[in-house]
Amino acid sequence: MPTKRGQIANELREAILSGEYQPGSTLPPLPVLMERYGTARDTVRDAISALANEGLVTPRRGIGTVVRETMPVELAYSPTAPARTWAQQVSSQNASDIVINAGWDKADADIAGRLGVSSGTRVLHRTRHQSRGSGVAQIHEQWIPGPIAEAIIRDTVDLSDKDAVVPTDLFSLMRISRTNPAETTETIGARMPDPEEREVMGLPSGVPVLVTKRVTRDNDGQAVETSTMVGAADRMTNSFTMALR
Amino acid sequence: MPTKRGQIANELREAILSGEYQPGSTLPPLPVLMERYGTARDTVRDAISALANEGLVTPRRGIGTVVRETMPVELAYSPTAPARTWAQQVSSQNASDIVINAGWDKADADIAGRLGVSSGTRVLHRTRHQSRGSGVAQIHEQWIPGPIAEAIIRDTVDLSDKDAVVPTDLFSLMRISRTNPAETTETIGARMPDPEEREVMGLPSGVPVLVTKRVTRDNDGQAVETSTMVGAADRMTNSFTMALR
DNA sequence: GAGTGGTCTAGACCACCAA
DNA sequence: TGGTGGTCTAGACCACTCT
Repeated sequence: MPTKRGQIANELREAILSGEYQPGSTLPPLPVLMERYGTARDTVRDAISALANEGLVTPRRGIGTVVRETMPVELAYSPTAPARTWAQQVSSQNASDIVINAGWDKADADIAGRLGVSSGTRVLHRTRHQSRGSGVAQIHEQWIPGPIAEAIIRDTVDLSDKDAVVPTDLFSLMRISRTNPAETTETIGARMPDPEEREVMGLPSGVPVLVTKRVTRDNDGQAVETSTMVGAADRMTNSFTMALR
Repeated sequence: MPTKRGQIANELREAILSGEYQPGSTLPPLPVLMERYGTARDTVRDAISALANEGLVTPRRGIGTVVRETMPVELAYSPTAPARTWAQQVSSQNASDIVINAGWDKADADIAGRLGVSSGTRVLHRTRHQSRGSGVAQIHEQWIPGPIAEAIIRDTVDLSDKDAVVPTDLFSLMRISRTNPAETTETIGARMPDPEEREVMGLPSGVPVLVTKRVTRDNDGQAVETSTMVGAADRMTNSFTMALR
């Protein structure tokens, strides 16, 4: 015997998916649904809350329960051939890639493990907010081993200055300073955002984040860079193309 | 001014993340939390419900509110060099890859677009449940253009029979029947599961699914296969390694 | 001002689990 | 059997948006 909230949620979900309620339009107001199903207010709200957590609707005070737009599937990252920056990839739209923070840091256990150095080793830590359109779509944190970062700063740009103008992508800068990124491994997972991530990216409920952990190595297998990227799953996808055999 | 439920959620979240409540243990029972915060039962439940939707806890009737185990980060898919089957990849554990359904179908608009054929074209449609340990970790749906599938069936195994024993991976079978998969593109996103997916994979609330859409092409750029894979994000990650430059 | 959803209460009964 | 969380009610008041 299903619960009332479950039945209400099922009927509304089916109506949404069948197109009876169009994206951008609103569901009937709570009082109407209470009347229709003969239930208390909280029961209807629980049903709608479930739909919100599935990413189907967004309730808005004073407006109504808005049916969410279908996910705007966008290509976002595709590392074949030369590395491209965020702005280059989403070039057609008004995209931005802002350095929020840059400076020297001590590697914690996770980062040290990825870079193959000991915990507490000096690393350059950069945090960027990558946006397209209005909101932040991805938070990019990057760590570079101290010696490699110092060589880049000596030969090219001061990456430890968050306001420094970086004329091209990091891998190009590395090559100028005699570091040769040769291979990159990305591991992609997903989870629900924490409150801070929801705040920064303006995520509605029911939207997970894609978490990408990357390690880039040179020809000797030495790690030259590692990144953690947290992206809003309603605004981006990751795409990879590779040869078989 | 934060809400009561928000404050309660914040305090409990912090306590969990700081290790005050260990994974596998339970939070204080509702009556205790009601007393501690001086609130009604539903207010505490709303707070806990939020934590559940973040993937931090799983309330269990008769047991308590269990702190979830930290995500068992596992490598799951890494297409470099020869294609490997699910079972080969997760070989060390008790993994399985069961064909739930196989048969001829008409391509809908999405699939037709991916395969570069017209809507309604005859395609072979296979659905698999890929598991490791107890639960289903990934649902794999695959579509193969009619002529290619027929060639495979003629030369090797009857893929339209869901109980047929497939001795090796699909790409090897293709090569035997003069189809040459050369390049594959995977696009990865994430969303919350629908009720059916939650049912099949036994997903607790707060766990998103990784959605991978793949198109494999031959040397002429002709699509020879397309797949949609829906995987439980608390049980798997996708990993890619590729050369730079 | 009228209508929307958001929060909170106090109390009831149900379903599940362990001892 | 006693304790756990799950569902539901009826009513109250608040915060926001539109006209």
